[in-house]
Amino acid sequence: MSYSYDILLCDLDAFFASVEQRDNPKLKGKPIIIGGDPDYRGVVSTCSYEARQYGIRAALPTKKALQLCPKALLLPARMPRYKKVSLQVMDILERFTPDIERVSIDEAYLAVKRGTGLETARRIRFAVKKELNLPLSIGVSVNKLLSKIACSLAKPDNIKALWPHAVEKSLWPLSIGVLPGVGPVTEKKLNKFGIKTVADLAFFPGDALKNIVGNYAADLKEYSWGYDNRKLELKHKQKSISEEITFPRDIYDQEIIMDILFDLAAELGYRLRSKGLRARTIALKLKFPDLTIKTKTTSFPEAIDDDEKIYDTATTLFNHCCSKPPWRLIGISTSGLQKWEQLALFSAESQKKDKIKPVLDLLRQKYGKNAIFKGRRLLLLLKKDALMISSKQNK
DNA sequence: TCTGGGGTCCTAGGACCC
DNA sequence: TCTGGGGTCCTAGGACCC
Repeated sequence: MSYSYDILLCDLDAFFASVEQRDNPKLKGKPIIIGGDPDYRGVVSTCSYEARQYGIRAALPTKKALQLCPKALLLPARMPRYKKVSLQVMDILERFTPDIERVSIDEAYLAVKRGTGLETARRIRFAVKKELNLPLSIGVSVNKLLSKIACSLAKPDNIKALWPHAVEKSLWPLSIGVLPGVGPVTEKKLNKFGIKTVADLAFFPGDALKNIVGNYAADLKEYSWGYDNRKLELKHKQKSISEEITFPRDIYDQEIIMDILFDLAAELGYRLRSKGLRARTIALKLKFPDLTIKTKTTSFPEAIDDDEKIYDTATTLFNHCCSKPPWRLIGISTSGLQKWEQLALFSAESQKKDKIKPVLDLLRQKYGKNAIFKGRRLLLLLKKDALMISSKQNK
């Protein structure tokens, strides 16, 4: 097998926590948690390495995390800040290659010329440290699978290569959970057949494997031998946009649900419009106290982007669900996204509506979503204001 | 006194079309 | 009087990822 590129996985260590510690040196060396309010069902987004020594991990309920380490400092996530820093990091990465797949806010794959991976990794890490003072781990190999695993072995704040010749020594002893697509459910399923390590998987009969994990068997088999032909996805096309909220306490009142739906719809409409997108499909999501989830979906021939239509659709779906209180979470998802194009004639009615939207969107941009995200009544008030503003502007 | 939010992809059945 | 097979879209649910 010959390879044209070296593949790097760059992953910022404990990203949110590292940004906080960098921005406020008093936090350096201390256990800090970025997460939601422990009294309101919050969970840990990220925590510093100091906090990890107490067994704290991402996705752990904040309440539990604070029990594990009562002196840990809990900070709320400052997403706009992290997004900005993330862009600064990506700018640095782009100096080394245009072939970048941005996986998430703190992770990216890079393809560089075969043989230059390790040296490039050193230079990237040096630049990120010098210019942004942030810890970064980089895995270097010939494909996504191996560079990802190399990166996890490099952490924290280091570089590691994992070349194909080392698969037997370095990959095979690891738990199958390191392989992409093997989460808790699949891991447990495979464990039942005695498959615990990657080596177990490598020597398990293929047809029997297919009976356990279906069509995923072939990929898994490849991964277990260190092969991975997944390409880097250089340009990402968003498939869905969603908003959901877990209530601090379960909700019994359908009126409140309706108000929340109104806000979620407004936020989604805003996000769609600000990206120049419209959605053909709307889904309603409900979660109940036992954590079971129910979704109800509908599609339109015409893509939509306005708050009212999203809200009406969501309420209709809700009513067709025949679900009973209490509810733990409610959310709306939009998919079937299309770039917005003004092709058809607009009715007088929709033209009138479209005068309001941009003004509302400007208000939201200026004052943030809290200006609007406070429930239906406030929104309606704002809407009246917006109408007045817009009529003044027209004069 | 546990268990977020924002995503992606896959499966499977039914409708519909050729 | 019989009833294939492929393709696509829609919907519901589930696993997984960061």
